[in-house]
Amino acid sequence: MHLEVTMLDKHYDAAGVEQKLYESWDDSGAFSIGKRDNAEPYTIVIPPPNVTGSLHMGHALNNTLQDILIRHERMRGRDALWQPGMDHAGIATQMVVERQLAEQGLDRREMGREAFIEKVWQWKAESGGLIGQQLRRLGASTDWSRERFTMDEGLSEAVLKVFVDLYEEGLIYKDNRLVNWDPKLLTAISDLEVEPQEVKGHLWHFNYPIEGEEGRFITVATTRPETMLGDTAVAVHPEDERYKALIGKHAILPLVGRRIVIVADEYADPEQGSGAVKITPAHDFNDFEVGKRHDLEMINILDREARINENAPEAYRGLDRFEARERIVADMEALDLLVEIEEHTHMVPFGDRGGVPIEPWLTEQWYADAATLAAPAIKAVEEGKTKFVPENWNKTYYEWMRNIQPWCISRQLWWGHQIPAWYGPDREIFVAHDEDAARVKARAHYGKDVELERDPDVLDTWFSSALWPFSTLGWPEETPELQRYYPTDVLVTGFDIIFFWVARMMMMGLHFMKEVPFHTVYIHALVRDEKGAKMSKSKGNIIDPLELIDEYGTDALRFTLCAMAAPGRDIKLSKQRVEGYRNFATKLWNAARYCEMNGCSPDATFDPATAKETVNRWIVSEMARLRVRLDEAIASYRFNDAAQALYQASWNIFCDWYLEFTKPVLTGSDEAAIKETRAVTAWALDQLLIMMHPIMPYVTEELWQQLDDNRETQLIRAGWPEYGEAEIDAEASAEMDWVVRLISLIRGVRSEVNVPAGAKITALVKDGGSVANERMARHGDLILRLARLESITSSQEIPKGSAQAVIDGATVVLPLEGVIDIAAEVARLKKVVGKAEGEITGIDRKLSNEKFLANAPDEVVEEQRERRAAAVETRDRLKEAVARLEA
RNA sequence: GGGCGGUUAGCUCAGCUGGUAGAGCGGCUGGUUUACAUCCAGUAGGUCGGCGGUUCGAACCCGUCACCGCCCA
Repeated sequence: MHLEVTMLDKHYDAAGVEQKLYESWDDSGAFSIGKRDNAEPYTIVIPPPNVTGSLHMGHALNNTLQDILIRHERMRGRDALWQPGMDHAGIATQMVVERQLAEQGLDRREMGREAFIEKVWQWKAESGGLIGQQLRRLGASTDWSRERFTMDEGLSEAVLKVFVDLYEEGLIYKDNRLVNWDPKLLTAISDLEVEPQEVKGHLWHFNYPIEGEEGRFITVATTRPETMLGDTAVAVHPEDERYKALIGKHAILPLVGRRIVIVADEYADPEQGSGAVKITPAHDFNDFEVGKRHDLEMINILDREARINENAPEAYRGLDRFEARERIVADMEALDLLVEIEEHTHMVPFGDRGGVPIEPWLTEQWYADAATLAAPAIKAVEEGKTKFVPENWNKTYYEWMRNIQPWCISRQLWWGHQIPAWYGPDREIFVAHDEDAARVKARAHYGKDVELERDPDVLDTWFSSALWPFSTLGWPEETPELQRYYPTDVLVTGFDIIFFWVARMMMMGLHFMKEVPFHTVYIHALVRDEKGAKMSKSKGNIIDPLELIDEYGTDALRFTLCAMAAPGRDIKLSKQRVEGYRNFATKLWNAARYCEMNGCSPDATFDPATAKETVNRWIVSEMARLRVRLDEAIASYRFNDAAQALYQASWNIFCDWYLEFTKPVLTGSDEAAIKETRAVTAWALDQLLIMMHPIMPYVTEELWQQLDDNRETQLIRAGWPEYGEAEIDAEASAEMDWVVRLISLIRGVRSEVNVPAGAKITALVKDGGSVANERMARHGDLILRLARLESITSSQEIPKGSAQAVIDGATVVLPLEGVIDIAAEVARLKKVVGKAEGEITGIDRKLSNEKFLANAPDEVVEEQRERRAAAVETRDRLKEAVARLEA
């Protein structure tokens, strides 16, 4: 039997460890809630991805940030719940399944509603929820045991209760008005699901004959000739002199022959076209309003597929809206009523799912009284009960909420929550939890049992996701989880769904829970491609996060997203950046490998406060500084600052300086110092792993476990450090800072005077005083090593022809007679003198300004004085150095 | 038309309450320093979009103009 010593490999193998680690976390229950009874809860609900979805860069960013927050709070000892789940995504899912059926030659209408819905469930079981697996690859530490789906039993129960309650409160009602109708998907959609797109079209100018006045016309312009079949008026501006005489007269609608009135309405813009505008109240939102003002007839001329219907002259019936357009233009031209065709670019509303132009269409739909629900939601933000980060997003929120329109919540689809409304024979509505309850109500109404028919429509998908923060916790049951985890702490999302989702969660949360659903809404940026274009399938510029994960590892992607998540700006993602952070993971890996090779093993009992060596007290201080900076950054959602703090502390401090500083110690002979340094090195590395873990969970966990087989816990469960200002040793910091500057100074001079990198030279320090001399003595060996010196000694004598530099009033001398070019060295030094003098001049300008002395805070003035003194000292030393060379 | 954001090094971006303009990448020079070439050392490069104002002091605050982007109508 022998001890097997396994050393770390040379490179970190992300692909080889990620899955294993994820499973070990999940299997061991690290993501689960309720492990710490006394702990304060911390809750985030995931923005539920569509069940049809696959992970795109926006998800990657969104979920990385949530995971960072959750892991951070979990390590800080909170009972962290990250509630996962998916959205049934009504239209999107129905489309996917319908497309699949079409490939098999099947049609949902033929198979019937029940069979179709069964198919959808079957599809979900087989191929839905791919994104759940992808979130796992991202490292998302959600509590999967609590996964919910907006269509599952509990959430459907919540939807039923909300609908029934709101109906009974009069906040849900049926109404007959214009809706955005998608003639492809054959359903109403909400205002938010309409995407206006710029289209190059035409503006057709038509003459409408004036009734009883042969040869007199009024000219109207339209982008949609086909709608003229439904015209019931022409509007002109009341102040428009051209038309004043025509107001109240009638025009004869060509092709139809209808007598239509000419009305005065401010909607007509005298500057636009002819100033007269045709009014089609049943097919245009503005015209609808005009129609209501003037009590105009509303003639619906389109069927649900946007074909001309029986309300139009027979010649056009059955024509598609675009065919009808051509026919009408041709017919008007034949009648010599087409005046002009203008090229015209205008906005056309498209359905965001169906992709075809939507039609304003008159139908009966279910509406929620959004204005009433919005009032408390507006107030909650005004009162600061919910805060947007960055703050300016509350303007966007207010703007929309204060102008909110009734929310059309019914959809003519099959996949979704069917509306719990039943109709009696006379269309009397009975809204109830289920058919039995509806029957009871109907019996009470009619005095007998009648045939009831259920409303076939389903609810807008966002209706159920509006309940997400409490429905996922068990509502309407009064569960312990609901008690404990609601309200949630923070919602992390993109600005594109503030209206769709955030606003509606606020409304529903306040209405049903009487408390805001979250205290903070963190709005992150949009991820764009490296040229700044929005990623889209049609542009083909999608960067697949999974491909980046395959190539560089999950941690590299996560760190990149975190580092680029500065508030308020979009992220232009480039592979190069991810590669850079992959290198960072490798760097960390190799630092650990070095520690392992040098016997720096973690020792849980080691107390860093016992460190005596200056260099060790310094790195302890640096870790304390990092902890403070990092926690501040995360607490204020400055993820980029968090990433930067970690990157600098790990690479530019721990690796570049601390590990280099301690090499002479570890290879030296001072056993006590070696022992302490090993312990501190291992401790500092552990701190970095702990603090890095929320952002880079995999490489840190892997190292944590490999560095010590006997850890009591996985890193994911490790405690977060608490040290801070008290652990910062200012003296040690000043001393090591001086050493860093000295070494950098010597390296710079060597390079500038072309001393070969490998050449060992000597250095002298003049006028260093006791401080510099002591520091030199204490750190001589590492200065020699890092500055590549033969020796460094204190000396008042300076050999001729030496290179010189100044640090804190001491002159550093590199005797290089014959090696350096005296003239060049003089020039170099004079340049540095010039810089110092420039600084002095600048400071003098301030210090000689009485107003500055009078107004600036004392510490600012004092700081300027100190800086001046330092600059003067440096300049004087440098001048002496120049004089010596020129002597 | 209304609203929001942006313009800082060659590129991508930091810069939180006004008080010495920073990073990464790229460039250039040099490195077989026993963790790492996915590395190390050094170095160049900026009138912080223009103009005006407030202030002792402005990349930062105010006004205005220009250009770019997004949202709403």
